[in-house]
Amino acid sequence: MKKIIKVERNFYLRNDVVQIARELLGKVLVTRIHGIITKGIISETEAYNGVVDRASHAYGGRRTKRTETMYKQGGTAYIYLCYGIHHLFNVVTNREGIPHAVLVRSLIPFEGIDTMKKRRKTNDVARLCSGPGSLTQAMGITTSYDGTDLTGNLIWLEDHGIKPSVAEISISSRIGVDYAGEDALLPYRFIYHPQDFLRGKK
DNA sequence: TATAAGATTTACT
DNA sequence: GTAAATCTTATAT
Repeated sequence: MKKIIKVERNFYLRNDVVQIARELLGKVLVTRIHGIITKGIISETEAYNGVVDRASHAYGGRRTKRTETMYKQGGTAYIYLCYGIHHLFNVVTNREGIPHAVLVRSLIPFEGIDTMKKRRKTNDVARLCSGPGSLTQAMGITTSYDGTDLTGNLIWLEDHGIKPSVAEISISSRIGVDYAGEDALLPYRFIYHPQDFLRGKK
């Protein structure tokens, strides 16, 4: 029986956002929305490297009402609306004043799957959390949770002792950031393909 | 005030 | 594979 440990502040406060993005794979994202718990294993992340990253909202130190959350201390949720429809969930990292963040792009549904199905209005488990906009819907995350403390009791991360092996991780460039020029080519995207999960799907 | 673009999803051809 | 949906945010008048 593996021990479940809540991810604590020190994990988020470190200064290498790309390293943190890699380490988030296999961690379990938990939400308690209106008292209902849902959990998902993080299977895809992207790092956004603050002021020097053209793909980041905070590029060049840009500071607006929307990006303000990214300047908070590590362990804060940065949630914003994309394309007017989709709520995207990010984990803020580093110290207060440094706008680093990791976008969570997909999850493997883990607990509260019936709730996810209702929220997503589908029974297709493979698609419940298959993109950054759909996973927030499945988890009940909306922009009203922007700025939520990830060491609190609404949204948090757990370490279930899942340690992806090198063979289970793919690295590539980020998605949907063509406007970022050369920065769009950076290897900041991490994908976790669990071997036993794939076998289970035959 | 007005306009353009977006860290996407879904349905349709 | 292509395109529409859809609306907030940021930037330019």
